[in-house]
Amino acid sequence: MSSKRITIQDVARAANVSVTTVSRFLNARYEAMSKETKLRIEQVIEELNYQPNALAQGLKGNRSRMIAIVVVKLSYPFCVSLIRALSNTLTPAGYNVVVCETEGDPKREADVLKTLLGQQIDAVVIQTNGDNLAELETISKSVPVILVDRKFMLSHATHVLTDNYEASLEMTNHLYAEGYQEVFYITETPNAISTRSERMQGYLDSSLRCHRPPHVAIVRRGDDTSMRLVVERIKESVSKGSVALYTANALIFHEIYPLLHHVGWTAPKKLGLATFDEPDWINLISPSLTRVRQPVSEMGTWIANLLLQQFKTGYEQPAEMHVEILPSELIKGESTRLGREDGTASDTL
Amino acid sequence: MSSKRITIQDVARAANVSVTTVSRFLNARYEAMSKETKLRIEQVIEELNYQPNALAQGLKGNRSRMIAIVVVKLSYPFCVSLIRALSNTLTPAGYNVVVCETEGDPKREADVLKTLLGQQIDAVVIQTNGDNLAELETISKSVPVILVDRKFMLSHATHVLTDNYEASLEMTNHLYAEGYQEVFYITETPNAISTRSERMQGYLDSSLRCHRPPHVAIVRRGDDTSMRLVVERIKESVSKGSVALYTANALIFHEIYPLLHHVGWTAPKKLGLATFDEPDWINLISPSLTRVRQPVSEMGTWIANLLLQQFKTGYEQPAEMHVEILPSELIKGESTRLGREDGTASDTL
DNA sequence: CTGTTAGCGCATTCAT
DNA sequence: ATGAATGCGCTAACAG
Repeated sequence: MSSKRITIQDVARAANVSVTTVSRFLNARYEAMSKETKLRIEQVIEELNYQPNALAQGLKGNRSRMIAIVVVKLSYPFCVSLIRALSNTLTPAGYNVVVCETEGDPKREADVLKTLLGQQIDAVVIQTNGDNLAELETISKSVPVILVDRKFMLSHATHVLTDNYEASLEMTNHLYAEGYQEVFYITETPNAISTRSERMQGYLDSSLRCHRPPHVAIVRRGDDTSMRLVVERIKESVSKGSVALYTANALIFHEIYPLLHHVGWTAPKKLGLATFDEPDWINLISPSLTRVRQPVSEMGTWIANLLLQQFKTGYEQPAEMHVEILPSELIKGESTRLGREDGTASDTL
Repeated sequence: MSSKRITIQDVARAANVSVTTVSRFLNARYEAMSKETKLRIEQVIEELNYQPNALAQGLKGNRSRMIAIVVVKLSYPFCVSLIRALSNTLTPAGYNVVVCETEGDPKREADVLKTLLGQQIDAVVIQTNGDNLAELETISKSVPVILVDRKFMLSHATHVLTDNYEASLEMTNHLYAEGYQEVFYITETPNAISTRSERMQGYLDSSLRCHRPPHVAIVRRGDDTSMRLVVERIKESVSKGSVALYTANALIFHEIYPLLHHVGWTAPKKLGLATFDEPDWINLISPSLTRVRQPVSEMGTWIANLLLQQFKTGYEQPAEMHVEILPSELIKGESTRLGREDGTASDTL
């Protein structure tokens, strides 16, 4: 409750010029003023430690210099990396990053979007659940909407994705090529989310091509029992050797790994281990884990640059959907180095 | 470039009332209007899908409904948890959370604060490096400033911390009590940051009281060599048995653990393992890791509630510093269960 | 119960 | 090279 904010008025007064001139200065239109006035204003601003009121600027210009990034869960490494990348290029450019979490709840997502609209955000980057496409469509009429990670049929918007299908296919191929007779794919309940379905399809197609029967195991995260069931299920195969376990994402891997450890299976001797995603705890796993590294920060940077570009040239709702696919990378670790040795030994089962 | 935003004017026109009445409606001053007008406005707003312009509201009321949370690094679990907790109570309350990263760089922090001031943010929650206290002091004159995690002598501000000293003392006591003859404390270069110095002091004081010589090892994160040196250094002690290794935070633990694993030491047989912090990958470590769990989300929630409170009653710069300490919790895992067995065996060294 | 009006701080014609 | 005046969308006196 004090020290009234200094406004452009104060600066104008102190510099003995009109607010217009100060405004010009703020917008770097130096051609339109004498060297001296420029200098004077510069000084005054420094002295008074003046900072233009972004709200007023925004109200006037119908923009807010705020960009919303809506993610499913902040605790997911994917989301954190994305936010970091966005923040790291947008903040220096003078934009603020507003973070929103939806927990995958359509209602929360709807609420968030509604609020955001009122906030006059300049762009929305969203990892959507797909239940508010109409709303997103509306938003995309006035500001850029970038769908990230998950693909949906939202025309007039930009999608930034990775090649989940190809990466998963390649991963599965690798596992078979390494000599694993059976590959178990551990996933959450298949649904319409593109990441989930594409990764699974990649696995299925690879199995088909390699003439191996697919083994899909469904688990629920946070449900220990469902994880244990999987371990039970693969027990017999493991005792026969040459089995690989491939989890659909790092979160699942994170939950099931301790159980594998607990029953004494170690990779790659007992079974091959692989996962989609590359979390930050990756190097705690030994032997080094075979995984698909998603280009998360690349995605963030790409998006940030696109936005800055669009802000510069002026945004227009795209005539059609644009899909940008950044490639994932298969990183082959020791955890799947079967080396074709006859997998018979079985001392810990 | 299209669909001009609908304003309060449009609503007023459509509902056949004045903007004032609509404004009253928006601010839930229903007592001041007839049931019918209220209903009519309600309908119109629904139909038009009207959303008040937060910028204009903010400009008027000199607030922005934005709260800045400035952290050192988004990738730190501490920061993520804090943000989540803040976001989860502030977002439903209609506040947006703006996230800023400083990377511990004083200049970046200064920049961020400067920008934020212009954004008219309603509050700043900051994990500061301590190099911009004057600026923070200034900010705290107009909006709440909450220092979190790290303690500094900033009068007129609220600090939310955990009891680093006590927790570290208790941890070290525990290690000695378990029977470890020597406890190595692994830390980054000691500095003025309270968290770092207090944790170390806790360790030192416990050692003193227990009449054990302190062993402080300095490492640099990201510097593999410095980590290896530590492993070298404790080798001899380990061969004699009953040594515990206690890392000052989870990031250090994260880096040194693979090395320990590599040389074949396993806890608690070979050496006791303990760390400050409880990261999300904790359950990947086996045996279960002894650690200090910081009340991070509690801190976030506490702060969020304080802020909401202050917004309601109207903020006044506090007359004096307020320090709120939320207790950490020592979680005793298997990794330090020495059980007083004579630590002689040495088969893997 | 309802409407008129004057700013909030800034950018922007349109003058000079 | 510089200013005066207008309005962005909203809230809050101040009338009625």
